[in-house]
Amino acid sequence: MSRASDRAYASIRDSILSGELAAGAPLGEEALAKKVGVSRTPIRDALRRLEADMLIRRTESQRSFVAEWSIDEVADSFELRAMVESLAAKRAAERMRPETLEQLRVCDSRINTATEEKKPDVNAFLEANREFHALILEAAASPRLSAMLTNLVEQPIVWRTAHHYSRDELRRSHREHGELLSAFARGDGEWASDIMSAHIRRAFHAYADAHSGLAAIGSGGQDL
Amino acid sequence: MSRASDRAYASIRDSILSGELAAGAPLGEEALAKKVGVSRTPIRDALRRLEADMLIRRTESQRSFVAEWSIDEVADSFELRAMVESLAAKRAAERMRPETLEQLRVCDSRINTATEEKKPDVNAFLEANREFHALILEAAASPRLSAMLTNLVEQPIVWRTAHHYSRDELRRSHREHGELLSAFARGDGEWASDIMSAHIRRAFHAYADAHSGLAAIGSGGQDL
DNA sequence: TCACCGTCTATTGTATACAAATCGAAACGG
DNA sequence: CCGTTTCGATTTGTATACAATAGACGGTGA
Repeated sequence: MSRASDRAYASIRDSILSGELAAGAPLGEEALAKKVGVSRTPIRDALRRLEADMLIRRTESQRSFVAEWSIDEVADSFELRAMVESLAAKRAAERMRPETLEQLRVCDSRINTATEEKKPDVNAFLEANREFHALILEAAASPRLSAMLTNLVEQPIVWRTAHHYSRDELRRSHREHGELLSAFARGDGEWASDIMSAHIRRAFHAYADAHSGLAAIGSGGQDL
Repeated sequence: MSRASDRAYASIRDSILSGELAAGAPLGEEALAKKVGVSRTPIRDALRRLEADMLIRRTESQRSFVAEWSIDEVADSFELRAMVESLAAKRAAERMRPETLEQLRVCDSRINTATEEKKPDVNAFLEANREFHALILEAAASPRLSAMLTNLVEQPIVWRTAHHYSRDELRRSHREHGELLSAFARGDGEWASDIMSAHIRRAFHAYADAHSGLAAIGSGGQDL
């Protein structure tokens, strides 16, 4: 991460995910270069990578902007994610090793702790949740699937403002994770797949309820 | 396509897909620059894009090589493709417009002509086949789905040596396309999805049969 | 002979200068 | 008043020079 282009990539990406750079904001190479403190060359490198991540869009004349998402595109994105992540769960269930299952249980208990504190610790919840899903993806053992899912998950929609959820919603998410663990322990791929699909679809509807009427996305929900 | 980086991208990509650059071959920037006739700057741009396409891999120290695929990775790839393309078929069936259906019928008849000639015209078949699938993808109306599927389809495995198929196999493919048309005409998404999934899975098994025992991929089959 | 280490070369990373193209605004004409 | 054109400012594209770094080769010592 010490190379300039990596720093540029991380810097711009963080700015987009955090909302510092709003959806639709123009991304001039010169301006970014000055901001990050490197020349335009590594900035151009970073922009290509961010384009592949679909975090930025380019006009026909190659000008870059922070990607904007219509509600339909967000819906598509969740639909694809439900499909891809449920396949990951199926494959994971079929390949689950005891060590991984144990790691998942540890995550699960961390999630439980975060949820049941006097005031739910949302940051701890999110971190453990992220790791839970990452472990499943790793257990699915498919590089392409990993690449696809990473692109689907790492969006401003998923990252921003995950703090709007009630304790009941956190608990429901936790309960679904528990069910996933059961499916994994039994190696039942279809069961795991169905739970995961429902898990993601519920997250989408929670998002849609919270943002109904919005034409473009400025903030979003987290898959809990 | 007149910019140097676009020419570089197209040139390197063609070399990989055609097999001129074998799987695992090293891709030095300087050498590519000389070959394409541009400087290293657009070459680096092109390599980033090809990396996003998963046509090349990079070592930790950023040296580039033509991607190699184990048989397991190829199987993964087909599994993902069956999933993604069957979703595309489902969405297309639910959104199908008469004009698109008509265009699909035209493709279908071109495929029929190519198949039933004295000596099957495989190139015409492949072009019409490609357009058939592209029309479905467009009708699915999901940019992300398009991006995912393009990455899955544009691989050496799918592109190279599609000339090994018998007339019977071409006919079977054509028959499946006909069934897809029926599903589209009736707007039956589940039917379309199931046919497409079977269509892709059959292509994989044809591939696996033809290349059984191969550890890494040098040539491949085409989804017929 | 083999392992280790330093140097040397080849390759990639970055900065900068300049060329080309595009966008916007002002001037012009209808 | 609106549309069009033209020109300047801004932005991206490319080439090149140089810096940094990884990999290869050969030498040295045990």
